[in-house]
Amino acid sequence: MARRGDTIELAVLGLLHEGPMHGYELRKRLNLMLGWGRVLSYGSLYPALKKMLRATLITEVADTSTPVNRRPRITYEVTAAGNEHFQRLMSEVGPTAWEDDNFDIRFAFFSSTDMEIRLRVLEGRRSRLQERLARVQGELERTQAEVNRYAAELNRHGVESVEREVRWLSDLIRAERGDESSPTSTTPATSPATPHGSTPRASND
Amino acid sequence: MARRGDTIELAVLGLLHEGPMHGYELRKRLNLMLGWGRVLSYGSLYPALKKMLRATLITEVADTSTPVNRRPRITYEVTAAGNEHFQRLMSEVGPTAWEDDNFDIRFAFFSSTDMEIRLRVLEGRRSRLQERLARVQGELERTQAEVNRYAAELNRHGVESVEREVRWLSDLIRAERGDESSPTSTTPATSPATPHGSTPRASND
DNA sequence: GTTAGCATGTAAGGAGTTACATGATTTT
DNA sequence: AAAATCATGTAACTCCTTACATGCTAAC
Repeated sequence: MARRGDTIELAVLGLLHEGPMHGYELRKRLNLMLGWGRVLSYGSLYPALKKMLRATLITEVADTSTPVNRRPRITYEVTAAGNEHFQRLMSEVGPTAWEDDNFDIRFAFFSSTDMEIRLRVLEGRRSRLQERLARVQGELERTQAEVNRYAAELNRHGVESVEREVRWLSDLIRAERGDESSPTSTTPATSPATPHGSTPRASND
Repeated sequence: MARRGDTIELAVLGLLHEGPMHGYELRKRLNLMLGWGRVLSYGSLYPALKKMLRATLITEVADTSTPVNRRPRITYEVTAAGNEHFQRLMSEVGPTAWEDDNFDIRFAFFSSTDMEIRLRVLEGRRSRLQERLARVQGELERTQAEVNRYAAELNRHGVESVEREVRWLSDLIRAERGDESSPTSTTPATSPATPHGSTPRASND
């Protein structure tokens, strides 16, 4: 049930969870957040907002702080139904749930869910990556011999990158398990839950 | 002029450059080659082949080796015009040229172009990544302070990954420059042009 | 015998981009 | 004065995926 287009919805809901915002700002924050993938266009953001309004996941709120004479901005706020929907999307386990964009968005909003869901997402992503790793490496042994060196090098680099991400996820999972002190708080604690910083050098070389 | 959809075209042309193939096999090879991104569906491959036939970039060839009683397979071969188009796409410098998928495909078919183009592609990709790195890191200093730790961690990981790719590209560029012995040959030479294998530990930490 | 893989296609629909349309304000 | 940024939207179009349609063969 987690369709591809739910990613924008999740992102908007996640951002509004941190406070009301208008469209233009949502787009900026989102593009900064995704940064490495595609940039979101107005052509998809505004219609998405309209759709979410109709579904009463968000509401327009009176714009208190429009600087004098400015074009009146439309500020959005998340509703109770919206928050419910957000939590549902965060914990969804559908087939598209572990794709790059979808995972990144979820991860970025981890502060707005609880540990149970965080762990489920991290572990889901990890096992998905491991599956792919196994499948690709298996097929490499059968076909790669006849393939040119550049394709082989690309594969090698790809495998290495994914292995790195798996290690990263493992560290996060370990941290999440070892650290009970993170109830849904927005302000970060004194000691962050992320123990890495430099590579754990997981004797994989 | 390098539209998004040219990626399939480039990939098909590149594969057929290594010898004639039928649709089903093209899809398999491609999905193995991309592996980490989306998988290509028949719904986009076959129409693309039809389109390329009309544009005479490829031709159907008599299927010599259909195992007895098998459904007759339609085998495609690249034409002279197709090869020209392939080289043009490989050396293209348009705005979509440095995106993940597009770069991966180009890289995988490096054996089918000459060093000049290989260097252009590698350097183009690298400077694109460096631009993004600079932009993101600049914006981080301004905004990241107020952002939650998970978003921050995601960013840290993203930056680290991109930095790794930049180092990888730098190694490849160096290898490409230092090694003149790679004329368009399909069979790999005794000593491959890729000098890495383990990380160069580029004192960036 | 039934599932999985080989093999080629089409039609409908979803999701998002590009380009267009508009206009104020701030910076250079 | 021009260019960039703020700010919101719509319409057309592209590209791709999903699901359907068909049928044969090899493996379990």
